[in-house]
Amino acid sequence: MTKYATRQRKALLQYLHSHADEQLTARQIGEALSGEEISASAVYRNLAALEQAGQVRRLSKSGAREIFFQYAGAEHCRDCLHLSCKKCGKTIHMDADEAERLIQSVAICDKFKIDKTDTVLYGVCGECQQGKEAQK
Amino acid sequence: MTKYATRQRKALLQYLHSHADEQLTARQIGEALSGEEISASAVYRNLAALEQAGQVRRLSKSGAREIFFQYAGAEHCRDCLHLSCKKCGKTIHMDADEAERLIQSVAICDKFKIDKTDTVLYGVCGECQQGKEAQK
DNA sequence: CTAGTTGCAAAGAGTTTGCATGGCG
DNA sequence: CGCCATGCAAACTCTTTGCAACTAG
Repeated sequence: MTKYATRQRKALLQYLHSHADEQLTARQIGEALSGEEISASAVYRNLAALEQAGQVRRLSKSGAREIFFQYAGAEHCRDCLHLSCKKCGKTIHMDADEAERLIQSVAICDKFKIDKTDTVLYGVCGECQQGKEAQK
Repeated sequence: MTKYATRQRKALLQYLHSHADEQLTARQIGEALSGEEISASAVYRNLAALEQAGQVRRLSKSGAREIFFQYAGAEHCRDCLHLSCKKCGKTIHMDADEAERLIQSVAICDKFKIDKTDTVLYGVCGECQQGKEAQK
């Protein structure tokens, strides 16, 4: 599906890559790349293609009508599971071994094979638990 | 926020309750309740209120622009984690003890406190793994 | 009665699509 | 050069909101 490395596509990929710990809306991405002159259509079309290719994951957030996107194609991201803090928004990369253990355990108990790309565990990270900070 | 038990709200709650294993769009819910005469506004307003109250969870699906809703208020649903099969769409309720073990393990390794209501693990269920069926 | 809730219709967002143009390989 | 990808703008669909009417308690 993706054959040409256009200026816009390169800029989008680079941006997603360097913001892999954030969950972004299409609009945020478009605005961030406004210097690169990329149209909304191109953003949506490329995100859709990347999602199909398993490079990007689509998420929703409590109370938000918009859909969020997050890069999931990084080398070590394919082997681990991800935690997302509801307070500060940060993404935590679970250790690969720990993820594997967790997935194995669920596979045995429930005969269920977890997909690492699609799954995100929501909750509160250590810092936010202590500080009670960053309601943002 | 929710003070009166109106006809519409009761119908909505009953419907969500009896379809807790499905992830539904607002439109699907509205159509299902068309016999009950409920307006789209009421569906959205009630879903938003229920979400805030932690009774309903909001989800997105790969490739789908719409947002999906799922009832999460059932007694035993508050103590367990949920698995969602990407092929057949079915929801599997993880055993409460197993869920607790998993959550504890993540709490220790990553200092991260998982929220049972917000989290859904995606993957493929046992039946779909064997049968390779139900692309639906 | 009184305040919460609904319906309707219009407004607002976000997302998709057709088509001509432009650019990568 | 040929085909893929982009831009633009219109079309769509989903969701929210204002306001008057309705209704549960």
